[in-house]
Amino acid sequence: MLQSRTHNCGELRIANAGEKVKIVGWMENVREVSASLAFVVVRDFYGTTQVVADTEALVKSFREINKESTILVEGVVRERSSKNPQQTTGDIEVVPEKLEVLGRCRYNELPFQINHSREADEATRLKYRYLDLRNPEVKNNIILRCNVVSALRKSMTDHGFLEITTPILTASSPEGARDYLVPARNHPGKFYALPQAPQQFKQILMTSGFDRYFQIAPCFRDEDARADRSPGEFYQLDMEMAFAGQDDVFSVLEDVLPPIFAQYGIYNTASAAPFKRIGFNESMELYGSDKPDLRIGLTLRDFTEIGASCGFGPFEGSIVKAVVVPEFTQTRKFIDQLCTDVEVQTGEKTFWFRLDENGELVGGISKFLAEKKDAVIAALDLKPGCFVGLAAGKKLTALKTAGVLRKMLGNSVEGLMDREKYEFCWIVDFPMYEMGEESGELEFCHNPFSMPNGGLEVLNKAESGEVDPLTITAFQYDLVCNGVELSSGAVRNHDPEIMVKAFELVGLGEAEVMAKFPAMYNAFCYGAPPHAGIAPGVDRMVMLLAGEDSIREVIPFPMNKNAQDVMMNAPSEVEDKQLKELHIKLVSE
RNA sequence: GGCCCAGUAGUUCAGUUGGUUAGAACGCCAGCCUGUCACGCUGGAGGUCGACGGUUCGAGCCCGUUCUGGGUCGCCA
Repeated sequence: MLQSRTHNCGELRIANAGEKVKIVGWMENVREVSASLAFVVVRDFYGTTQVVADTEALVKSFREINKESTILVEGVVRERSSKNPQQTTGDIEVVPEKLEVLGRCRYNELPFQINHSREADEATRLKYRYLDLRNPEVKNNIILRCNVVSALRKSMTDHGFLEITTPILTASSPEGARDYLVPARNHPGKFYALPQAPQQFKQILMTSGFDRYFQIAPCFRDEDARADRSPGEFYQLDMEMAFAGQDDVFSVLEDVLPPIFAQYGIYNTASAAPFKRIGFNESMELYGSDKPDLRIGLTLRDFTEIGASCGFGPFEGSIVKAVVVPEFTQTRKFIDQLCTDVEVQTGEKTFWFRLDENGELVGGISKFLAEKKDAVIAALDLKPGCFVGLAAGKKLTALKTAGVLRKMLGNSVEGLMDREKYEFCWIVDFPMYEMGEESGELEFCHNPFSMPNGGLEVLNKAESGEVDPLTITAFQYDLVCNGVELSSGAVRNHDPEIMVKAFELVGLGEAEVMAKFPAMYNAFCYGAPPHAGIAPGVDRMVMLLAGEDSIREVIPFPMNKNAQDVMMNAPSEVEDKQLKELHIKLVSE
């Protein structure tokens, strides 16, 4: 039977030469140099070690073992006669005295080559995730995730926060995302729901007197996936503070995150406290996004006045926003690709023209602007060599489209961004209400439980018509880093009176508050502390730190886009008996 | 649910204007090779071109439908 290894595959050095050792691991590769000389690479979690087979019999033994089998090699460490300085174990090799196969790999051909698994088809990678994870490049992201989570825990604990777990089986919440439901066996017709976030529990903890709470919390939302959004489940660094406001929350995260980003990220600088604060409206005007990448040195310009009257059809009656890139040298092909890419992402057309080196308006829609050349140059402050990208539509559409244009230009044109850093910012002063596009009535913009800026007074004024409710802002904030929305948070509305008033403005009242959030509302009626919190997404943070574009690269066992686990075959059908116990009858379509 | 892109050997891809027996690299198998480390050299096996239908003398290529995967919009308080 196997006795423990004496060393792992990453630790043997020249100083170990002469020692008798026992190593175990996966047989990664065999390089046969002759019938009586071969080099075998053994890999474990820690690294790789070279084993040398220098007799015909040994070469034959290794030959009979399929790659990726697990083996045990007992032997003597020897200095290599030709060293490899690129490997930490490159000075030595193990000369085997005993070889044992511990776990045979039955297949001589794998679904993909381990060290190239990242190039393989994603569906195949996910199906054989256990092989994919053998690839050090894949595995290292998971290790990074462990280290980051561990560092976050330590820092939060050091800041006086208690980690408290909250229920996974809980009640369905009527608003927000679609719930995952779990049928209750002992309560026919009733369901538990998996929490979309521990939101209500953490606020209730505040009313119970816990001063500083956090949790690496699993959250479940039955919504469609994106490259940066895992379907089904994800993790948040969920936190809440009692007797605290926006600045208190900001200063905790400004203290916790930058050192962790600088230590574990691919870039080793992160913005220092305090992070830049940008109002929601200002962010939309300047960057065309509520999650701006501040590393990109471009801001949007307004071009409505000239655009709307220049005779170019798509601009008539529209708001027009411009992105100006100085000293632009890209080709026409690049510009066409850019416009196509923006349209794919936004569904909106984009337009362009240039001011060439001779000071002439050329390309794109320039002929519509020729008559107003001087006004165009003045309005956009153009210099020869400038490229101007344009987006038009209703105000929000024009801003968002121009925002995508800005981001793509920043990412693809050399010299427009200082990429090698983490640039945080807070987006603050989100509107409390918005006009529903379908209903045409006033609705909550984000969650209804943020504290309105101005409290009861401003809500009363809105009710009496003194204040336009659309101008009321909430103590609601987002944390953004390099164009990625890491987190949403808020100062909560802990006052039942203000809460009811906030609901009354959208045509609801105490009955609805109590019906939708009974536990939290009742708890607030017994003396609640003012409190505030936030919940940065762990997966998103690790993605940024690892420099990955797909969230699946930082999740150990990710689901595919359609919320299926193709390795475990989930979701799957269940036995009739199980359904019967749960009082469920399947209806065929 | 809408839109965009992709699907050819185990893997990653190429495949010209529709025209003979569909190619390459890596991997796999066999042989050679005594210091490799992305070992090298020689040879070999391996294909329902996602599926179905259509156009055509002839389809990997053109058209239609459909399936699968990814991206995106909707959605994600």
